Amino acid sequence: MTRISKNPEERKEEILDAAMELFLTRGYEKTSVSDIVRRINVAQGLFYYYFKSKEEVFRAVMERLARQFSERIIAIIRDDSLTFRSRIEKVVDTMHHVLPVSESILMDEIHQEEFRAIHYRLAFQIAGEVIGPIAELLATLRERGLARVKDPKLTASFLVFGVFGLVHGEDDLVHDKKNLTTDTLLDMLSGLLGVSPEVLKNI
Amino acid sequence: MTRISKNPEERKEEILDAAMELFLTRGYEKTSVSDIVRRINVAQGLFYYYFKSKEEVFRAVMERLARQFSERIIAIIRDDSLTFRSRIEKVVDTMHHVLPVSESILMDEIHQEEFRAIHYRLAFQIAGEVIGPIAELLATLRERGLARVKDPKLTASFLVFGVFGLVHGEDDLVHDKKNLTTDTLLDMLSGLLGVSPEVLKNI
DNA sequence: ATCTACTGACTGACATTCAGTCAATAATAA
DNA sequence: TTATTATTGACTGAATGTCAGTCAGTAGAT
Repeated sequence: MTRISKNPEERKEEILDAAMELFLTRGYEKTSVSDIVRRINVAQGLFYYYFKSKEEVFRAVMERLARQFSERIIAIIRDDSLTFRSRIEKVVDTMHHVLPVSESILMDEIHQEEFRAIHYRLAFQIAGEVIGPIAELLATLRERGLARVKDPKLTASFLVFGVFGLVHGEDDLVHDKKNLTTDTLLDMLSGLLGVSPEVLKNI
Repeated sequence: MTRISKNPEERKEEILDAAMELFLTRGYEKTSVSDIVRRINVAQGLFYYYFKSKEEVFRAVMERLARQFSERIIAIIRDDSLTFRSRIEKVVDTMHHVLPVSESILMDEIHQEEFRAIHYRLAFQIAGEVIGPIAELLATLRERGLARVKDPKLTASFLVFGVFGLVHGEDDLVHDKKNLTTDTLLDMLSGLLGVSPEVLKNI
């Protein structure tokens, strides 16, 4: 075989890309290391030159995905040109797209289970990364006299996980999803943040 | 080998017990089907007489664990001899013990990852199962004029996921865990439930 | 001439299958 | 009633195929 050497960073990225693509479509278990290397025409050994194990690429893929989403969400939260209301709207919308694959693909039960675990794992990680910026936002609102929050970090954590749960929880167990409008959400949050709903909907 | 036939229900339970024990101590990947059958001295084939796959036992184990916890939590929520405050206390305490194994065991990084996914998966499932009873409790409080909640089911979902997140989120990303006292929690919930903190702490 | 990215055949472990065995129970004949 | 045979279903364990991970060696760049 003719050999093609590449800049290690590119190569590693290439492997990561292939792995991500496959994990997201077929799932972790159904993706073999040889599937990954075949897709980019390199030998099996090369995979292990760049990654210690299949688990390790998986972790890298999860981190990349989590970073992508949390960066998007953080950008929305910090965008002062947006009202509070539309930030909520956009954030919830973005959250809906975490692992959309899991819904679009026909999967046997066994895979559903695996995707679910991955999904929740990701949701938790993203949630964690988003808490800081949310806490900042709450602190700002408090300074401006627009919210009464005792402990912004705590409230932010609670809020983030609460919303993530609403968005990602199983449809049957959680509230009716159709009820999850921005208005309903704001009504509930107004209590938590100590603002009247009217005010909250207009900042 | 001398054969010992058992009542199928017992046998299945026996396999489930062994699998649970092993999954919780070594993790899913590190537990082989032959480990499971060796532990109860039966042939490998018998495993597949009772379960379609390793994934299937795993799912059964998760369901069993989730049921155990959600039953305990639901009992606390419904125990009208307890104050609201002590119900919160006991529920949070119970939640802390979901998969305590993951903390007590020395695990290489690879396993941490696996346990984390399982952990979150479980947390979400338990959370989902607990929402109904919490919603009932909120509805009762509202009827008695003790809380102002627009949509009990929605608020319950939000509350449950919020608290689960606080308890199970990664220590570094979430608020300082030491701040998570019952009082702090009640202060925050008072807003969400539309009750003054003083009242909430005494019902 | 070294180094480093790269190859691909190989190994061992593991999930899953399957053809067959054994023991108990039911059905039938004595 | 007792002896004989058929049937069922729990159980066995060797065989199969797949796959993660290894390693001894090779090509090309510097």
